[in-house]
Amino acid sequence: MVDIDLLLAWGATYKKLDPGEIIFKEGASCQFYMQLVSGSVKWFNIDEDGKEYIQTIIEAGECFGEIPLFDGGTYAATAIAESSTMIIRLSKSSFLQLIRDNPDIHFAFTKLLAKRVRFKFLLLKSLALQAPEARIATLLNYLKKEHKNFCPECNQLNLTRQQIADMTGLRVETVIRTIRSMHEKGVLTIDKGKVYC
Amino acid sequence: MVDIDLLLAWGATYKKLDPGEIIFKEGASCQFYMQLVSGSVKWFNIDEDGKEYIQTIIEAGECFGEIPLFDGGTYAATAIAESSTMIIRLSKSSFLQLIRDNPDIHFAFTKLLAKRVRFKFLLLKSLALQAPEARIATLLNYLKKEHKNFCPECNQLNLTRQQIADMTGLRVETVIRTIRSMHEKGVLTIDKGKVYC
DNA sequence: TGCTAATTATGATTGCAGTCATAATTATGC
DNA sequence: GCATAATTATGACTGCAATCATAATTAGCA
Repeated sequence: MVDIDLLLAWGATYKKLDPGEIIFKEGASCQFYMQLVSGSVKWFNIDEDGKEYIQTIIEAGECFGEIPLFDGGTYAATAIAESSTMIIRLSKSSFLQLIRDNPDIHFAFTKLLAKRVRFKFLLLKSLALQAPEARIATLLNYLKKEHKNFCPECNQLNLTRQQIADMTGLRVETVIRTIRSMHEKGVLTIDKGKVYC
Repeated sequence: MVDIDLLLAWGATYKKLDPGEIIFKEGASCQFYMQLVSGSVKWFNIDEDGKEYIQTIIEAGECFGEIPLFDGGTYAATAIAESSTMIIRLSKSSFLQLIRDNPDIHFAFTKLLAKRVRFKFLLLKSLALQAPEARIATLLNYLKKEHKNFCPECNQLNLTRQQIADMTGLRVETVIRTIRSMHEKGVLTIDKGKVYC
């Protein structure tokens, strides 16, 4: 999102995280702008009985946890390092000054938020109206189009069935069965369990 | 959202719409910034077999259809006048210049988008994880907190069971039965079919 | 006020994803 | 290469919301 040298010039610092380490929790107050340098981060909600809904899986170069920076609320979801990851973070006040001083960067964030809303519109429509196969197809088509969670060379999907389930509100078994049936129909390919499309 | 006199000074014009009139369609290109002056607007998606998902019902003073102004895409959902309504609209290019010239207004839109994303996070989590009663409760609590679709004096909900169904991905009958049972439990009140909470 | 349309209500039935249990395959670390 | 863990796979069964049908109530309007 933002050039790393610029962030460093404004006083941003690196932070290394081990797999499974919690970065922030839903409901906590927000102190930093955060951007992923390497690794991957799961941004999700969890309910009383442990069921997860994954809002998105962040890849290198993306920012996350930005909602409270702009609306002043608390974090809308929890973030956890999925693998060994490196993030860069800048204090909230410096970040807000940075975008005040740089209208183009401010506009880039407005655009980012607009794209997030658009994705949520798409997913909500899909969760509310569509049957399992169409829900999965909607998600995978979007991710593919955005080059997210897909190997750019081989078109391999970098998500487990469980993660797809947690992003579509379905159960693992349903996702497994549905993807199998999509493979049999020829809309995607399974090779050694991995999905290609 | 934006002061009407300011919009007029920038060349905005009023437009009157009859009930049922379509304002823009999902997938169409965006030419205007739009703000509701009076009446109400349903912002929704519709699928092949006519099933609707209502993203939100816009009330006087709110803007709508703003996503493509910022990310350059097409409309993410269709907007239709629910009653006799008046909107004010400003050409996209004038709007973008207006926010460039007024960083505070730009920031207000960034905040609006952040709040929209936050609401979508909440609803997606709810649709994916929760059973009908909790889904309805999540929606109603949010609307109440935001003073949306509620009568401010009498706490009457200004939505039909069908509209709640179309915002939660449930069927009317399920919403009717669930709200009845919530009334019997005492979490809300029904009087002559109207919901109070 | 009465008439029609819209909304709310309720019962009976069905289908499909969830649940639970267990096995097979693939990945990972030593 | 082998042992263990993680992920994918598959079958049997259940429950709950969707569906369909129809009735009752409330709202809107001449």
